[in-house]
Amino acid sequence: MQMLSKKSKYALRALLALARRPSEGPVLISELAEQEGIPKKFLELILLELKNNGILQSKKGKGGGYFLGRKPDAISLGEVIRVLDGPLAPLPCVSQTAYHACEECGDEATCGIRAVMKDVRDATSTILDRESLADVLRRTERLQQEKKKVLVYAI
Amino acid sequence: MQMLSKKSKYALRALLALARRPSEGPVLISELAEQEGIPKKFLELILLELKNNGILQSKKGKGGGYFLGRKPDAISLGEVIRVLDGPLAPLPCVSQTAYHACEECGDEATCGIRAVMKDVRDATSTILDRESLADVLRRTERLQQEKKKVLVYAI
DNA sequence: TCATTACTCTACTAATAGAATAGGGAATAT
DNA sequence: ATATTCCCTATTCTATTAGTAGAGTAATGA
Repeated sequence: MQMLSKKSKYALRALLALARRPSEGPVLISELAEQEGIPKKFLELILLELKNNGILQSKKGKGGGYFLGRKPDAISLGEVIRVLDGPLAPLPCVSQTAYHACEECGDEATCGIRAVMKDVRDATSTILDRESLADVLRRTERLQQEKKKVLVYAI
Repeated sequence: MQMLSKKSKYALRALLALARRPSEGPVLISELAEQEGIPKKFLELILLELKNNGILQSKKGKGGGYFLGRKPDAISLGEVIRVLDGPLAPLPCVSQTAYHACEECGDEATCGIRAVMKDVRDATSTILDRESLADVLRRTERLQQEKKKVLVYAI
């Protein structure tokens, strides 16, 4: 089951690239596409969708481009993934953002499968809604430092 | 992202139906299919795959059918879902059962996205590998009792 | 103003995966 | 022997994913 789509992965990479920049000035789609190895036209769709959902802002014309609509610590992975891939829940009947009853389910209130899947949903969204772009950058830094340490010890 | 396929859902329903029976005698595909509202031919494929992975056993000819290969408390939801839907991990690079490196990822060891997705994978598999068919049946019972209680209070 | 830059939007296509359906083959009990 | 029941491969249909194409709109700077 479950798989993060390329769309979401591309989106996260592009957003992290933006969050990593100190400048905050608009960045070209083509620049992001090249830097992150994402098909430009595909990235265009992705950034547009992120913009239409308030995660990004844009500026047209020369000197234009995309930039984050909020601070990196106010954009969670869960929000990004929901925009591009839909709900996090493994079953529609346990989704908070896109609830839909199961057709064949006799009684939702007593369905054991549903109860377990609800646990899965809660665990997943707890993690993804808590982790922001800023958190991910911090994680990356920490991992890089740990790696450096290991190298030093290895000398 | 992520969605339990109908295949897995059908499989779980069929397995739970088998686990619920006290008899333990072989049960016909057609009986399970009708009882659970699953297309018979589709269920055939599913049960076969479960059998080929040691979750079910079967007997051919008259009086034949399918039955659990192990006790209900020794069959976890995670195992069933992995057989039918593949790995639980949201990215191949964090899968324990079907690891595969990301192509575009520069350095896996320092990838922040990967680190978060690993947390998601761990949380998901912790739940699904812990919950057995027997657990799900117990959950269902508990939920039914709670519901009954609520009804009594409501009188 | 006007050319250029760069995002905006709709539509289209190819490839893959999901959800079945079809139909004969092989084993078993009577 | 034969009816029963699982076994297995192939095929079909549909939806989704991933990516492409191209015209359109808005902003900018000279």
